[in-house]
Amino acid sequence: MSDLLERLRERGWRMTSQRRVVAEVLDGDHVHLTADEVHARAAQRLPEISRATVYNALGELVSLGEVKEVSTDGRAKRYDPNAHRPHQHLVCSACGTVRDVHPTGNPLADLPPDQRFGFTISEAEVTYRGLCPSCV
Amino acid sequence: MSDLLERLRERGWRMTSQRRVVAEVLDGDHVHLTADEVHARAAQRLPEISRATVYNALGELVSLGEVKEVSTDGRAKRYDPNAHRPHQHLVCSACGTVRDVHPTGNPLADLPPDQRFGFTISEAEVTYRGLCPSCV
DNA sequence: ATCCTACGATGGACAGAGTCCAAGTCAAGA
DNA sequence: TCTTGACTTGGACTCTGTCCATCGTAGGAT
Ligand SMILES: [Mn+2]
Ligand SMILES: [Mn+2]
Ligand SMILES: [Zn+2]
Ligand SMILES: [Zn+2]
Repeated sequence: MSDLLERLRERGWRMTSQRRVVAEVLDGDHVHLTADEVHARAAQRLPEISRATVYNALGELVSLGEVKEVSTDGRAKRYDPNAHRPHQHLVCSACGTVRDVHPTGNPLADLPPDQRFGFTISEAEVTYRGLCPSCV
Repeated sequence: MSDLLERLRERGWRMTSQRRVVAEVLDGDHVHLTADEVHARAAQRLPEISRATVYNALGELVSLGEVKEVSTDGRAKRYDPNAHRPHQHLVCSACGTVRDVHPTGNPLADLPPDQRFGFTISEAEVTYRGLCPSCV
Protein backbone atom coordinates (compact mmCIF):
# COMPACT_ATOMS: atom_id res chain seq x y z
CA MET A 1 0.00 0.00 0.00
CA SER A 2 2.94 2.33 -0.42
CA ASP A 3 1.64 4.02 -3.57
CA LEU A 4 -0.83 6.17 -1.68
CA LEU A 5 0.58 9.31 -3.29
CA GLU A 6 0.25 7.72 -6.71
CA ARG A 7 -3.38 6.75 -6.14
CA LEU A 8 -4.21 10.21 -4.88
CA ARG A 9 -2.71 11.89 -7.90
CA GLU A 10 -4.56 9.55 -10.23
CA ARG A 11 -7.79 10.44 -8.49
CA GLY A 12 -7.19 14.11 -9.26
CA TRP A 13 -6.24 15.14 -5.74
CA ARG A 14 -4.48 18.46 -6.17
CA MET A 15 -1.01 17.86 -4.82
CA THR A 16 0.47 20.54 -2.60
CA SER A 17 3.58 20.27 -0.46
CA GLN A 18 1.37 20.19 2.63
CA ARG A 19 -0.83 17.40 1.36
CA ARG A 20 2.22 15.47 0.26
CA VAL A 21 3.83 15.45 3.71
CA VAL A 22 0.55 14.51 5.40
CA ALA A 23 0.15 11.58 3.02
CA GLU A 24 3.78 10.59 3.52
CA VAL A 25 3.40 10.61 7.30
CA LEU A 26 0.45 8.24 7.04
CA ASP A 27 1.91 6.03 4.34
CA GLY A 28 3.99 3.05 5.34
CA ASP A 29 3.54 1.58 8.81
CA HIS A 30 0.13 0.74 10.12
CA VAL A 31 0.11 3.35 12.82
CA HIS A 32 -2.79 5.08 14.50
CA LEU A 33 -1.73 8.69 14.96
CA THR A 34 -3.84 11.52 16.29
CA ALA A 35 -4.26 14.64 14.18
CA ASP A 36 -1.78 16.51 16.35
CA GLU A 37 0.73 13.68 16.06
CA VAL A 38 0.35 13.81 12.28
CA HIS A 39 0.84 17.56 12.48
CA ALA A 40 3.97 17.19 14.59
CA ARG A 41 5.53 14.71 12.14
CA ALA A 42 4.51 16.73 9.12
CA ALA A 43 5.99 19.85 10.71
CA GLN A 44 9.39 18.14 10.92
CA ARG A 45 9.50 18.20 7.15
CA LEU A 46 7.48 21.34 6.53
CA PRO A 47 7.73 23.55 9.62
CA GLU A 48 5.02 26.05 8.76
CA ILE A 49 2.21 23.63 8.03
CA SER A 50 -0.87 24.59 10.01
CA ARG A 51 -3.15 22.48 12.14
CA ALA A 52 -6.13 23.50 10.01
CA THR A 53 -4.44 22.17 6.89
CA VAL A 54 -3.68 18.85 8.56
CA TYR A 55 -7.30 18.55 9.67
CA ASN A 56 -8.46 19.43 6.15
CA ALA A 57 -6.17 16.88 4.51
CA LEU A 58 -7.09 14.14 6.96
CA GLY A 59 -10.78 14.82 6.42
CA GLU A 60 -10.35 14.51 2.69
CA LEU A 61 -8.34 11.31 2.94
CA VAL A 62 -11.17 9.90 5.04
CA SER A 63 -13.74 11.00 2.44
CA LEU A 64 -11.68 9.38 -0.27
CA GLY A 65 -11.64 6.14 1.71
CA GLU A 66 -7.86 6.13 1.96
CA VAL A 67 -7.79 6.59 5.73
CA LYS A 68 -10.19 5.50 8.47
CA GLU A 69 -11.05 7.43 11.61
CA VAL A 70 -10.77 5.44 14.82
CA SER A 71 -12.08 6.73 18.12
CA THR A 72 -11.15 4.24 20.78
CA ASP A 73 -11.91 6.46 23.75
CA GLY A 74 -13.33 9.88 24.39
CA ARG A 75 -10.03 11.47 23.44
CA ALA A 76 -8.58 12.52 20.12
CA LYS A 77 -9.55 10.55 17.03
CA ARG A 78 -6.85 8.46 15.43
CA TYR A 79 -6.21 8.20 11.72
CA ASP A 80 -5.65 4.76 10.30
CA PRO A 81 -4.00 4.38 6.88
CA ASN A 82 -4.89 0.69 6.84
CA ALA A 83 -8.19 1.41 5.10
CA HIS A 84 -8.16 -1.38 2.52
CA ARG A 85 -8.03 -4.46 4.69
CA PRO A 86 -10.94 -4.79 7.12
CA HIS A 87 -9.72 -5.26 10.66
CA GLN A 88 -10.48 -4.56 14.29
CA HIS A 89 -8.50 -2.99 17.13
CA LEU A 90 -6.82 -4.08 20.30
CA VAL A 91 -6.33 -1.18 22.71
CA CYS A 92 -4.21 -1.05 25.86
CA SER A 93 -6.27 0.43 28.70
CA ALA A 94 -3.13 1.76 30.34
CA CYS A 95 -0.94 3.30 27.64
CA GLY A 96 -3.48 3.65 24.82
CA THR A 97 -1.50 1.69 22.24
CA VAL A 98 -3.65 0.52 19.34
CA ARG A 99 -2.91 -2.65 17.35
CA ASP A 100 -4.65 -4.07 14.33
CA VAL A 101 -6.22 -7.49 14.82
CA HIS A 102 -8.02 -9.82 12.46
CA PRO A 103 -10.63 -11.81 14.36
CA THR A 104 -12.15 -14.91 12.84
CA GLY A 105 -15.84 -14.85 12.03
CA ASN A 106 -18.12 -11.99 11.27
CA PRO A 107 -19.64 -10.06 14.19
CA LEU A 108 -22.66 -9.20 12.04
CA ALA A 109 -23.54 -12.88 12.01
CA ASP A 110 -23.91 -12.73 15.79
CA LEU A 111 -26.75 -10.22 15.59
CA PRO A 112 -30.01 -12.07 14.91
CA PRO A 113 -32.83 -10.31 13.02
CA ASP A 114 -34.87 -9.82 16.19
CA GLN A 115 -31.96 -7.84 17.60
CA ARG A 116 -31.73 -5.47 14.63
CA PHE A 117 -34.81 -3.40 15.45
CA GLY A 118 -35.39 -2.38 11.85
CA PHE A 119 -31.93 -0.89 11.43
CA THR A 120 -30.07 -1.25 8.15
CA ILE A 121 -26.74 -2.25 9.59
CA SER A 122 -23.66 -1.46 7.54
CA GLU A 123 -20.78 -2.36 9.80
CA ALA A 124 -19.68 -3.82 13.09
CA GLU A 125 -16.71 -2.36 14.94
CA VAL A 126 -15.02 -4.44 17.60
CA THR A 127 -12.67 -2.97 20.18
CA TYR A 128 -10.78 -5.39 22.39
CA ARG A 129 -9.49 -3.78 25.57
CA GLY A 130 -6.87 -4.99 27.97
CA LEU A 131 -3.27 -4.52 29.04
CA CYS A 132 -0.39 -4.73 26.60
CA PRO A 133 2.75 -6.74 27.46
CA SER A 134 4.55 -3.57 28.62
CA CYS A 135 1.72 -2.53 30.94
CA VAL A 136 0.79 -5.85 32.58
CA MET B 1 -32.81 -2.01 38.63
CA SER B 2 -34.87 0.74 40.20
CA ASP B 3 -33.17 0.50 43.59
CA LEU B 4 -30.07 2.32 42.42
CA LEU B 5 -30.49 4.92 45.15
CA GLU B 6 -30.83 2.15 47.72
CA ARG B 7 -27.67 0.39 46.57
CA LEU B 8 -25.73 3.62 46.59
CA ARG B 9 -26.78 4.45 50.13
CA GLU B 10 -25.86 0.95 51.29
CA ARG B 11 -22.45 1.38 49.78
CA GLY B 12 -21.91 4.50 51.86
CA TRP B 13 -22.29 7.01 49.05
CA ARG B 14 -22.93 10.30 50.79
CA MET B 15 -26.35 11.34 49.58
CA THR B 16 -26.82 14.97 48.61
CA SER B 17 -29.72 16.50 46.76
CA GLN B 18 -27.51 16.88 43.70
CA ARG B 19 -26.37 13.27 43.69
CA ARG B 20 -29.91 12.14 44.23
CA VAL B 21 -31.29 13.90 41.16
CA VAL B 22 -28.42 12.68 38.99
CA ALA B 23 -29.07 9.12 40.10
CA GLU B 24 -32.80 9.58 39.56
CA VAL B 25 -32.27 10.89 36.03
CA LEU B 26 -30.24 7.82 35.17
CA ASP B 27 -32.52 5.39 36.96
CA GLY B 28 -35.44 6.02 34.58
CA ASP B 29 -35.80 4.50 31.15
CA HIS B 30 -33.95 7.25 29.30
CA VAL B 31 -30.70 5.51 28.62
CA HIS B 32 -27.49 6.69 26.95
CA LEU B 33 -27.63 10.39 27.86
CA THR B 34 -24.70 12.73 27.49
CA ALA B 35 -23.40 14.55 30.56
CA ASP B 36 -25.07 17.75 29.41
CA GLU B 37 -28.36 15.94 28.84
CA VAL B 38 -28.13 14.55 32.35
CA HIS B 39 -27.40 18.06 33.57
CA ALA B 40 -30.40 19.50 31.74
CA ARG B 41 -32.76 16.91 33.20
CA ALA B 42 -31.29 17.23 36.66
CA ALA B 43 -31.65 21.00 36.46
CA GLN B 44 -35.39 20.64 35.89
CA ARG B 45 -35.66 19.33 39.42
CA LEU B 46 -32.76 21.22 40.99
CA PRO B 47 -32.17 24.37 38.96
CA GLU B 48 -28.87 25.42 40.45
CA ILE B 49 -27.00 22.14 40.03
CA SER B 50 -23.70 22.77 38.29
CA ARG B 51 -22.09 21.00 35.38
CA ALA B 52 -19.04 20.19 37.51
CA THR B 53 -21.19 18.39 40.05
CA VAL B 54 -22.89 16.34 37.34
CA TYR B 55 -19.49 15.36 35.93
CA ASN B 56 -18.29 14.47 39.44
CA ALA B 57 -21.33 12.35 40.20
CA LEU B 58 -21.21 10.57 36.84
CA GLY B 59 -17.52 9.83 37.31
CA GLU B 60 -18.21 8.29 40.71
CA LEU B 61 -21.10 6.20 39.45
CA VAL B 62 -18.77 4.88 36.76
CA SER B 63 -16.10 4.08 39.37
CA LEU B 64 -18.70 2.30 41.46
CA GLY B 65 -19.67 0.20 38.43
CA GLU B 66 -23.25 1.46 38.49
CA VAL B 67 -22.99 3.28 35.17
CA LYS B 68 -20.94 2.60 32.05
CA GLU B 69 -19.36 5.18 29.79
CA VAL B 70 -20.11 4.71 26.11
CA SER B 71 -18.28 6.68 23.44
CA THR B 72 -19.80 5.77 20.14
CA ASP B 73 -18.27 8.55 18.10
CA GLY B 74 -15.84 11.38 18.63
CA ARG B 75 -18.54 13.40 20.36
CA ALA B 76 -19.69 13.55 23.94
CA LYS B 77 -19.56 10.38 26.00
CA ARG B 78 -22.85 8.81 26.93
CA TYR B 79 -23.70 7.38 30.34
CA ASP B 80 -25.38 4.02 30.43
CA PRO B 81 -27.21 2.95 33.59
CA ASN B 82 -27.54 -0.57 32.20
CA ALA B 83 -24.29 -1.63 33.81
CA HIS B 84 -25.33 -4.99 35.19
CA ARG B 85 -26.35 -6.86 32.09
CA PRO B 86 -23.56 -7.17 29.50
CA HIS B 87 -24.67 -5.89 26.13
CA GLN B 88 -23.52 -4.16 22.97
CA HIS B 89 -24.75 -1.12 21.05
CA LEU B 90 -26.51 -0.37 17.82
CA VAL B 91 -25.95 3.21 16.68
CA CYS B 92 -27.74 5.15 13.95
CA SER B 93 -25.17 6.87 11.73
CA ALA B 94 -27.66 9.62 10.93
CA CYS B 95 -29.39 10.63 14.14
CA GLY B 96 -27.05 9.11 16.71
CA THR B 97 -29.68 7.04 18.51
CA VAL B 98 -28.16 4.29 20.63
CA ARG B 99 -29.93 1.00 21.34
CA ASP B 100 -28.89 -1.90 23.51
CA VAL B 101 -28.46 -5.20 21.69
CA HIS B 102 -27.60 -8.68 22.90
CA PRO B 103 -25.65 -10.53 20.22
CA THR B 104 -25.26 -14.28 20.40
CA GLY B 105 -21.80 -15.67 20.98
CA ASN B 106 -18.80 -14.12 22.63
CA PRO B 107 -16.62 -11.78 20.53
CA LEU B 108 -13.59 -12.75 22.63
CA ALA B 109 -13.87 -16.26 21.23
CA ASP B 110 -13.24 -14.84 17.76
CA LEU B 111 -9.79 -13.60 18.69
CA PRO B 112 -7.31 -16.50 18.44
CA PRO B 113 -4.22 -16.54 20.68
CA ASP B 114 -1.92 -15.58 17.81
CA GLN B 115 -3.98 -12.40 17.42
CA ARG B 116 -3.64 -11.34 21.06
CA PHE B 117 -0.04 -10.18 20.89
CA GLY B 118 0.61 -10.80 24.56
CA PHE B 119 -2.24 -8.59 25.70
CA THR B 120 -4.33 -9.54 28.73
CA ILE B 121 -7.71 -8.85 27.22
CA SER B 122 -10.52 -7.96 29.58
CA GLU B 123 -13.38 -7.03 27.33
CA ALA B 124 -14.68 -6.75 23.79
CA GLU B 125 -16.91 -3.88 22.80
CA VAL B 126 -19.00 -4.20 19.66
CA THR B 127 -20.63 -1.23 17.97
CA TYR B 128 -23.04 -1.97 15.15
CA ARG B 129 -23.59 1.02 12.88
CA GLY B 130 -26.32 1.66 10.37
CA LEU B 131 -29.52 3.57 9.80
CA CYS B 132 -32.45 3.37 12.16
CA PRO B 133 -35.99 2.91 10.80
CA SER B 134 -36.67 6.66 11.00
CA CYS B 135 -33.53 7.55 9.07
CA VAL B 136 -33.54 4.92 6.28
C1' DA C 1 7.59 30.26 -20.20
C1' DT C 2 4.07 33.08 -18.42
C1' DC C 3 -0.51 34.09 -16.94
C1' DC C 4 -4.89 33.12 -14.50
C1' DT C 5 -7.77 31.66 -11.25
C1' DA C 6 -10.10 28.38 -8.61
C1' DC C 7 -8.71 25.73 -5.11
C1' DG C 8 -5.77 25.19 -1.03
C1' DA C 9 -3.18 27.10 3.11
C1' DT C 10 -2.94 30.03 7.00
C1' DG C 11 -3.62 31.58 11.78
C1' DG C 12 -6.58 33.22 14.81
C1' DA C 13 -11.14 33.26 16.64
C1' DC C 14 -14.52 30.28 18.09
C1' DA C 15 -17.04 26.13 19.93
C1' DG C 16 -17.88 21.69 22.41
C1' DA C 17 -16.51 18.62 25.92
C1' DG C 18 -14.37 18.00 29.95
C1' DT C 19 -11.14 19.17 34.10
C1' DC C 20 -9.42 21.89 37.92
C1' DC C 21 -9.50 24.94 41.77
C1' DA C 22 -10.36 28.06 45.75
C1' DA C 23 -14.04 29.29 48.40
C1' DG C 24 -18.46 28.37 50.30
C1' DT C 25 -21.95 24.81 52.02
C1' DC C 26 -23.82 20.88 54.21
C1' DA C 27 -24.63 15.61 55.52
C1' DA C 28 -24.21 12.95 59.02
C1' DG C 29 -21.83 11.26 63.02
C1' DA C 30 -20.58 12.63 67.87
C1' DT D 1 -26.54 21.13 68.30
C1' DC D 2 -21.79 21.14 66.87
C1' DT D 3 -18.05 19.90 64.03
C1' DT D 4 -15.71 18.63 60.18
C1' DG D 5 -14.40 16.50 56.14
C1' DA D 6 -16.71 15.72 52.06
C1' DC D 7 -19.45 17.92 48.50
C1' DT D 8 -20.82 21.86 45.48
C1' DT D 9 -20.13 25.91 42.81
C1' DG D 10 -18.79 29.03 38.98
C1' DG D 11 -15.34 30.31 36.43
C1' DA D 12 -11.01 29.70 34.39
C1' DC D 13 -8.54 26.55 31.81
C1' DT D 14 -7.25 22.57 28.57
C1' DC D 15 -7.89 19.79 24.68
C1' DT D 16 -9.82 18.72 20.34
C1' DG D 17 -11.78 20.28 16.46
C1' DT D 18 -14.21 23.78 13.21
C1' DC D 19 -14.78 28.14 10.77
C1' DC D 20 -13.52 32.07 8.19
C1' DA D 21 -11.33 35.98 5.72
C1' DT D 22 -7.30 36.56 3.44
C1' DC D 23 -3.29 35.18 1.05
C1' DG D 24 -0.73 31.91 -1.93
C1' DT D 25 -0.07 28.61 -5.53
C1' DA D 26 -0.84 24.20 -8.64
C1' DG D 27 -1.63 23.27 -12.81
C1' DG D 28 -4.37 24.15 -17.00
C1' DA D 29 -4.61 27.62 -20.74
C1' DT D 30 -2.20 30.46 -23.97
MN1 LIG E 1 -6.07 -0.08 12.30
MN1 LIG F 1 -26.42 0.39 26.74
ZN1 LIG G 1 0.15 -0.53 27.40
ZN1 LIG H 1 -31.61 7.51 12.97
